[in-house]
Amino acid sequence: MISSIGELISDRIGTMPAGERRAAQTLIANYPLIGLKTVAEFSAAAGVSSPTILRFVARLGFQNYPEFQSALQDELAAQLQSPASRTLNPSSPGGGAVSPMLEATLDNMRETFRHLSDKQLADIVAKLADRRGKTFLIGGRFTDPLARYMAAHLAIVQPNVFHLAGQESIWRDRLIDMGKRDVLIIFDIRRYQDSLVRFAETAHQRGVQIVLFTDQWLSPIARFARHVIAGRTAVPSAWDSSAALFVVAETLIGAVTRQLEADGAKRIRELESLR
Amino acid sequence: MISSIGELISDRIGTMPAGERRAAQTLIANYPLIGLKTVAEFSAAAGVSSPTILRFVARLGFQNYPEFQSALQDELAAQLQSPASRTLNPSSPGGGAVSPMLEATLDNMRETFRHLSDKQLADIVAKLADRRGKTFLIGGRFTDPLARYMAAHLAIVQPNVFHLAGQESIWRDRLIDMGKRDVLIIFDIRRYQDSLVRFAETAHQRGVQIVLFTDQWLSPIARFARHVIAGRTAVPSAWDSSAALFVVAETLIGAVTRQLEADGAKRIRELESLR
DNA sequence: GGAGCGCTGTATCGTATGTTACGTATTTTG
DNA sequence: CAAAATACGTAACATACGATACAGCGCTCC
Repeated sequence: MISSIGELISDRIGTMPAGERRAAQTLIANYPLIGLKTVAEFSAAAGVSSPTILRFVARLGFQNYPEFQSALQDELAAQLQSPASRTLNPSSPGGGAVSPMLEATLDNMRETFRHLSDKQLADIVAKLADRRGKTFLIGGRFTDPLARYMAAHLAIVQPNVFHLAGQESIWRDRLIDMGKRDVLIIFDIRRYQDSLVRFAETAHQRGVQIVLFTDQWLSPIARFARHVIAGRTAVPSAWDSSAALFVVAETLIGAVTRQLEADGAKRIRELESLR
Repeated sequence: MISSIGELISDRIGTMPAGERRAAQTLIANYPLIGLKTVAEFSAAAGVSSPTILRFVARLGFQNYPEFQSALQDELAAQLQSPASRTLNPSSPGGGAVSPMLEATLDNMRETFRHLSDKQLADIVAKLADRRGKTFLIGGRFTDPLARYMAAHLAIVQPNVFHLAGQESIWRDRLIDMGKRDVLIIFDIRRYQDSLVRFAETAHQRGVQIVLFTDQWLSPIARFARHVIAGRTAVPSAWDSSAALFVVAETLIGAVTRQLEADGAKRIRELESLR
């Protein structure tokens, strides 16, 4: 079976006329970036004319050049999302049904943090730690436990931390307490819940600063969010994984705690003495 | 010094207006492929208009959109040639406050799974999937969200899954429902809670099979447990990490679901048709 | 509460891009 | 060696893409 375009090319390169073969060779040599450029650039690099490039992609089975480029991009996307380890270690030690799940999860975490800058996290931490306002947390069907987990920790190191539980009508009533100085942390991954989106929109209209934990496809709530944390969720399972978001949450919890300690918060000292 | 575009974005994302920030977030979330598509596609993905995208790239210092795309392609080319240097955040490796936390968490997971045999997991899966009995889940102060998370998933693929919430007195009343055929999943890490230990002991006396998620120092509940999963929890933070246990929980959820599918469970088919 | 500023989207424009038609060159085959 | 078929490039075309002008709106700051 032919899976990649590169494979497809080397499979058919023998049957191609000279000009198209030059195109194929240039593409393989600079795979796949030349194919993402314009036809003119591609043709110049290969030393052939534009129509030759188009005939080349047509021979590969694509209807037109944009379709060919989309295929290359999809391939790249798959490659970038599952880092090299997967292709380099096809069968990692242990090999049971466990390992692929673990490997994918570890990849997800690395990838999630790779897309997360220190500065972004620092901004969120500053907002959570520095502020006099209140912090509200809420999650979706499967992610609400993450909101609970984070709330359980944050509520210890600072006052005015509230987890919004129960039915939608109950949250809405809490909106009355929320204002510009407050922060709303929302967890929402596919399939995104309408109720959460509506809630986020209303909170946003009230000036609440929203921190969104979502997946890489971004919940519609991203429209209203001041900060967006996009975690990878794909694993070889019937379910999506929230593990990467969980680790980000733990990282934030730790950073906020450290920040408050650094600020010499009286509360922390009081906590120590209570133990 | 700013070397990558991703870094450039996270550096300036704070100074951007809302619309352009949405553009920045979608680009970072799907870095960098969205940026290689057309302005129209990019704008649609970000939920803003085309000019906003163009203003966004202009703010990053590019003269026009093609120049921006070329820069992304150059960056991609460098990444593809040396897979080792795949660093979107050059600041994180070693440097920032983020990385040690992530590294420790990844180590914890590898270590946790290293001490976890496939057979042990398979036994637990078999017990959870094969049985006609009920499944109860409960957790401690910080781990109860993990119990909730697991319950939320298991309750979908099989009936008779109950999360025990609220106060101790409420759990005790549920003991009347538990018998030999039932399973009790308990999450308990330091500092172990007396109330959970007492509850586990009573349940054990009633013949309930206990699956314990705990840390490497083992909760006293391990005495009564049929299966013990010991996860690593140490991280450079004021708090312990439950991330490793979380991943084990997700692994179990996935395995149970797969097992039930393999068993041709009618419930799974019914679920599919309900969607 | 009003005036000014800045941000965003709609609509329009110019242009670069992919596409196609056609003529020439090159190879292949009887 | 001749004739036909295939391959290739030049040039004209149409589409769709990026760019821009402008108006509406919300926001902030007097």
